[in-house]
Amino acid sequence: MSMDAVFKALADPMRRRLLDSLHKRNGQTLNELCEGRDMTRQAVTKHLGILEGANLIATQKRGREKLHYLNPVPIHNIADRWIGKYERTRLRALTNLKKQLEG
Amino acid sequence: MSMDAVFKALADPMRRRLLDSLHKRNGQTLNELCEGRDMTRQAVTKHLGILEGANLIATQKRGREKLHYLNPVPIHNIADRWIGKYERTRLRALTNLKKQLEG
DNA sequence: TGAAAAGGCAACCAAAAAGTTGCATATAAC
DNA sequence: GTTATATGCAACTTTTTGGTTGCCTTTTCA
Repeated sequence: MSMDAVFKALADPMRRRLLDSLHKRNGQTLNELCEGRDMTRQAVTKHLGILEGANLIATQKRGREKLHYLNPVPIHNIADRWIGKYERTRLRALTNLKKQLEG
Repeated sequence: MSMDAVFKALADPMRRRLLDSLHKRNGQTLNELCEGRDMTRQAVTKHLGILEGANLIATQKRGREKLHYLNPVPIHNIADRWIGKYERTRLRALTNLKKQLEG
């Protein structure tokens, strides 16, 4: 699974808002996810496609509706494999930074 | 501080590699950061400018050289304020996801 | 059965991003 | 002082991205 796709997907504020919306209420349809957004349905579809491509959401058809479910695994992986590296050395890096900028 | 600028800055693989390089060895000059990258110095400068704009690195001039230091705070903030939200409900979300996709 | 609702698909457009070339400036080294 | 090194700045090109319009298919419901 490509970490790059996840980072790219998270780069757009609208896509993060869509994730937030699913975080509040999971399993929303496309139309529900479009409500209140200043954007056409087709544009939202594209964003959801990118999120799905990054495996951040999974979809399921129910009749003529399409349901969207949040998949937190890629976010967890980024936190674990990438951010963790910076977290572990955070205090040391901060100390170095201050030292260099002062000295 | 804009979280959006941080997400956007992290979206590019070259910029993440630059951060990784500083994580390995902090305080590198521009020329050092250019070594081994298939890209002009000017392109690297632009990437570093974006990272600095997102407050992910801090710079300092030493004579004719420019030193670059990693600032882990924005990454920490994202982990804390944004990712944390998804981490906390991760198991529940996963359970829901499996249930829906199976049912 | 026929209209309305939910969504898919593709072409097109504009703006932003990524990268280049070319030249200028400042510092160091000889 | 002159040359080499390290970096800055700006115009330009190309690619990617975000968004729209227009039309088609499928499902529901009166």
